[in-house]
Amino acid sequence: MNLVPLILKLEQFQELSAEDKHALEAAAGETVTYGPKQDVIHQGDRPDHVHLLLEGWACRYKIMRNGDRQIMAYLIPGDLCDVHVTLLDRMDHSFGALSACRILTFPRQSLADLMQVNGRLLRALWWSTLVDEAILREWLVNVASRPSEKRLGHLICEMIHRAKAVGLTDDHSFELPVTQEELADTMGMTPVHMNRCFQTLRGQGLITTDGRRIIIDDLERLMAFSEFDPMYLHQIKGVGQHPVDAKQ
Amino acid sequence: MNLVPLILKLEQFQELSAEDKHALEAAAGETVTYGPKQDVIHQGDRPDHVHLLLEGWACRYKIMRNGDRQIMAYLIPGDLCDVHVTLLDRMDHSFGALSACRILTFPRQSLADLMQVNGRLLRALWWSTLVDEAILREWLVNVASRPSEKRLGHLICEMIHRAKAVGLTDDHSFELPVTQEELADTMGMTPVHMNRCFQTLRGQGLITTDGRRIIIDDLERLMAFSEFDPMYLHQIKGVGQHPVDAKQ
DNA sequence: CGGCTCATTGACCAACGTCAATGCCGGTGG
DNA sequence: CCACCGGCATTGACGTTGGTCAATGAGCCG
Repeated sequence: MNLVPLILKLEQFQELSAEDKHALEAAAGETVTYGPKQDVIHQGDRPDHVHLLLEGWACRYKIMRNGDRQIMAYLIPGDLCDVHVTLLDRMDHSFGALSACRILTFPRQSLADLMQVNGRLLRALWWSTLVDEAILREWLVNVASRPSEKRLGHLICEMIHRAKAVGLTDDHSFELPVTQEELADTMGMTPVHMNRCFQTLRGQGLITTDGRRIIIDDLERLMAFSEFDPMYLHQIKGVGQHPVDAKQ
Repeated sequence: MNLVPLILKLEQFQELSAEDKHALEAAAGETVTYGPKQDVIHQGDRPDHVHLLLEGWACRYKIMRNGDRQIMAYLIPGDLCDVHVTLLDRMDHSFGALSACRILTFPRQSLADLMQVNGRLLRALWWSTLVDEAILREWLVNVASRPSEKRLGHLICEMIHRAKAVGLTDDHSFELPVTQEELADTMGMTPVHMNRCFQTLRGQGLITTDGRRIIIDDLERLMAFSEFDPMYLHQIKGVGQHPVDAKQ
């Protein structure tokens, strides 16, 4: 059981006591493994576990009437996938693994009980859902009002920032374990056009790709091109300031 | 001071004790009035009040680099506009009045203190932000993956449901105090095209308009046309089940 | 080697954006 | 009471972004 990424994340908001951390650990259940493209929970479910992503990438999505899929969030290690279910009646969307994932489950009731008695943790978890909401707002802006190439650029900027904050980047590159089709389903475009966007960013000398790895050739310029301002991520520490980097 | 709409809303989630209600009332500050199109808070602010909308409509929005405005949420009576600021460092977006508004302010610190000691209220407020987040997810789906006429239809369905829940509808119609240009800024399209969408919905016999009033000619059919499923609103009581209606 | 999944390309098409004009309506000053 | 004005809705002609369809590669694996 490895709560470190979650704790690091929550402590961006508020210092947790040793007691808090133990309580979290005590509330945790089993660790489960999911293969790529495997679903974890479905729209309409009332799951009795809350899921914490330990390793790999996952996403929230909805399936539309016509079979289209709309991806609404990417989840990376340290992200809680569905705190919702501690308070809402049932899932209004599904979520599943993008790459192979290790997921830690918390029995819903243990977490709910814990939050009844520990206001600090309750506030910390609320804070993390507020950050998720801020990201969602920016995704709406992105899809609603930026042309397709900037849309892709913006998402890449976001993900390298978030990935860096949990130590998942390697200098100027990171692994984005997502197909162009999935990216297209994320940003409301077709796979064909997604591909054209990649060509443009490559052509502008902004990124290079190597399999699923994205290499940022010029982050400054990519951020300017994509109108990216990391404020909405509410990260206390900027890119490159994370303890994981400091260790090196 | 009128906390009724907020309390009604929170009690959809959890019964509040008389004590809870008094505590909320005690935390409240002044009531302020804003004219149409007037801003309440700006991106980057760290306001020292949390705002509760009592009367009128407001919206969250961001201004883009090129001057475009993206609206990210509509707020109606009973909605808290910015609980965020009790936990996040600063506003990552602005919000302002659409129509004339009456707004009740809570000093940030009083509300924060209240939540430190009252877990039930804390959970109730968290719940309400989770519902906001669910709405935001659906807006993303709407903009990213529905053609423009369904987009408009879907928004109208959402707003009549939400308006009905706070007693703001009149049989099959409601006041939508928003220009076509503002609707366009909401759904990532141009005012011209927004107008064409209205024509289509009218032409299909789905809605009629009378100034800012929207008359739903056939809700069933409008919902089907727009692929609207109210589940994401997490309303406990469906349209028409609200106490305000029951009184009649 | 054959079969899979995913990236890439090109030709063509439709949804939606742009530009610019016109009309409607309520408000206001003379 | 009437002329004028400003904000908004509406229209039409035309341009562009991104969608569609269908084919070709490129890499991976049994």
